[in-house]
Amino acid sequence: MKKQGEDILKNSALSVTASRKRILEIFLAADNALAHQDIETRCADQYDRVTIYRTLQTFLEKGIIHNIPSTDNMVRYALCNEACTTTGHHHDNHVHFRCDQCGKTVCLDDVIIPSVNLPRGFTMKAINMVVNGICKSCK
Amino acid sequence: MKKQGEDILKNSALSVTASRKRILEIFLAADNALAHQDIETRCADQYDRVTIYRTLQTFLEKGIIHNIPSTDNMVRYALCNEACTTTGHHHDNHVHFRCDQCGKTVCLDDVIIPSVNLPRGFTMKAINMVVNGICKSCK
DNA sequence: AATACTTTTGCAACAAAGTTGCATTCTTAA
DNA sequence: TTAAGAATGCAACTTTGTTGCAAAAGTATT
Repeated sequence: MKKQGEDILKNSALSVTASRKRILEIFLAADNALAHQDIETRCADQYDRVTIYRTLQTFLEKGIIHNIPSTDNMVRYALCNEACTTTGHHHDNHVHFRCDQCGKTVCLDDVIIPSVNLPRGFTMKAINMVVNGICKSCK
Repeated sequence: MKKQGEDILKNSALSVTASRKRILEIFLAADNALAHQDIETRCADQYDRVTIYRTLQTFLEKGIIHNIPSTDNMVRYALCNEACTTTGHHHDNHVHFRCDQCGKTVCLDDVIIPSVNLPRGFTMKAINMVVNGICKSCK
């Protein structure tokens, strides 16, 4: 169990460092998507702000995490699931949910984004869907 | 034609000021969604940065514009269509498209966001869909 | 058209967020 | 164990966003 973070790093051909392991642990322990700030408050005493920026960037590029768009200038990140990381392809075809009450953003892994028909001439590469409302816990 | 901006302001019970008219003109002239920065580069010499922030905030609250989430920490804004502004309700039920080539974000007014079934316990208040890909002009 | 009242604006100062270069430290692979 | 390469921390900086307050502009009324 403790090695989970290390495995993820090795699978992505990344060197295993303390900060990377720590940030992965934070994600593994979280039940919701995290903004840069959330991570900083959890480990700013241990690691530099710049390191966190760079680590998140690296994880994104390697497909370890994916980012969730927002209208509040707080991009959030969440771990990709197995299928996503192992194949190298992103399977961000699930819906994200932001609770207006508790503010948490979660992946609804079982809710697949429905397909849409774009106007002639448009080509789709990726799609993102974020639903706002009240979550199960706050109801 | 020149009065279009003024009409929008009066319909929303806002006082008609030079900066508001100018920012509306910028939106009316744009064929894509604009970030704060885009507006600033177009009129920072005339109006203060703070004024632009506050004006966008006001327009949002009055439903004159709506915002479009992003993963690049650049929230973009676009004019709401008639139905949206006149009723007071937001009808942000259309899909947004971001072109990976030219970087422009546009409203696909005719593409309605399909409905999704949320897990038990979740209540939907709003929904947002952003598609990335290649737009008509860049194809 | 002038007045009084309210709203908006610009300025200044600040806080927070994000970036870059470089020297040091840590990882990895031989 | 060591050499080469990668990651980190630090410092300095740029950009972005916020707040309070005085000045200016807009609105409504007479």
